[in-house]
Amino acid sequence: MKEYSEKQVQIMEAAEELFSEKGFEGTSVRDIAESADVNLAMISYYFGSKDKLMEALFTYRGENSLAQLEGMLHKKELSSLEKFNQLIDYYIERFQKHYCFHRIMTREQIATLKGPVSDLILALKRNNLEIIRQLVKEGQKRKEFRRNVDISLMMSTLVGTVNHILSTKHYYRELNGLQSLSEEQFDRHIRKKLSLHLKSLFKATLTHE
Amino acid sequence: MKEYSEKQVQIMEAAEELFSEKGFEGTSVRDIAESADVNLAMISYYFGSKDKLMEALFTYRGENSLAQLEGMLHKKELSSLEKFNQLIDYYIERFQKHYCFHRIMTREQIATLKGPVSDLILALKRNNLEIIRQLVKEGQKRKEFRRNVDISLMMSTLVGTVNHILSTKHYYRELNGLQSLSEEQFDRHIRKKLSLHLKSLFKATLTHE
DNA sequence: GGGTTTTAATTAAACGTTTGTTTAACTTTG
DNA sequence: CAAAGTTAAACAAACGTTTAATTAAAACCC
Repeated sequence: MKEYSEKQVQIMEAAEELFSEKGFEGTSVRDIAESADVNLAMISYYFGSKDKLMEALFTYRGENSLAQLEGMLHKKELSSLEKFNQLIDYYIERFQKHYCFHRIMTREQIATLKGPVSDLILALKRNNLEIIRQLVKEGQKRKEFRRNVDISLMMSTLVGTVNHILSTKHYYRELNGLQSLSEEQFDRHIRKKLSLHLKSLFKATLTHE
Repeated sequence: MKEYSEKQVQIMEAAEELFSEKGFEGTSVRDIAESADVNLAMISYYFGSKDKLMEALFTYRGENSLAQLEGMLHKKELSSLEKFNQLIDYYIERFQKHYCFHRIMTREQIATLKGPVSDLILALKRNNLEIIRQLVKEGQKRKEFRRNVDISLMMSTLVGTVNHILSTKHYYRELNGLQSLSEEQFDRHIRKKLSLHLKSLFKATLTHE
């Protein structure tokens, strides 16, 4: 677990917000320096380069997400469907909590595999896939879930729906006439709606009819 | 319907490929000129600016997608579920056919609403939503579909899954050990898998159990 | 613990490239 | 010969990064 100084975090979080809105290439190091209220040269001083700053951001945010998830899924008293429902809420909440970072990840995934950031994303995906795989297998062993389930596609629907709707939520808002809601109200609204939607969606496809 | 000369199309399609891989900001007009095999100044000459080239690309690709779709959905002899299945295949095939452009759209949606490109995307989304809305309503009137269906979320799952899996297909390929397949084989494979997956997903949620 | 030295942090300025766009001269086309 | 197309060169601005000088903090020694 790498440690970052207060100032480093300050820079990373300023960069995070700018990257999420204008993209990595669309953000200049001068933008970041100004937004983080540090001297331009500090970014090279602390991180070496703009690319390495991006990498640092990914290791900074990429940590500690797994332990939490795995702990959640090992509570024996829950049914597999209940666990899956928890997984859904976990994804939604995590995206909303680290909204900027997940927008960056969503955008960055589109370029083809290459560079350290892609490697980190791939590793995260592998872990997520394995966790879902185990959960589905458990549900199948308990006869809660049906047998013919494509886990990779299932995960794509979960992640794809959450990513799409949350990273482009301004469109959803516009299309559904929800401009009058405050940002917090809207986030609560969409979290609730999305949660229910995905739970009923996966209940219908995972369990026996 | 705006017309573009051969040379203009040549430039737009070169730009399309580069934008899709490296992003709009990550691509220089010199990259585009070289890739399109034209002189640098021709881009300003024909389009005015890099931004306007992007806009032109969106109007160029944004056209004529709707007529086709609407014609498809007005064939009375098909059941609503069959129409929905056609809609699914239509989305998948259209994404694959204009792979580069849809990757650009997927990436560009992440920045918040602003500028002419956002307006075009919003208009496209509005149209798509309306078409699905009518289709679902028809299915409900025919008692094929259940009544409590959130169309906006439904569309998010359809579009979100297709966008996610196709715009990041290199990850899917890696995660599922399909590197040995050729690009064409892999595209066929994923089209088939994705089609079946979405059809069973939506059948389970749209129709009565 | 006060004085000294070494290390770390911070700064403004400058570096050489690359950026998007324009110019002005030239060639092709109708 | 006028209009459209094409070119290499030039433009200023912005880019990521480095430099060298200065200040702040930490470590050291007697």
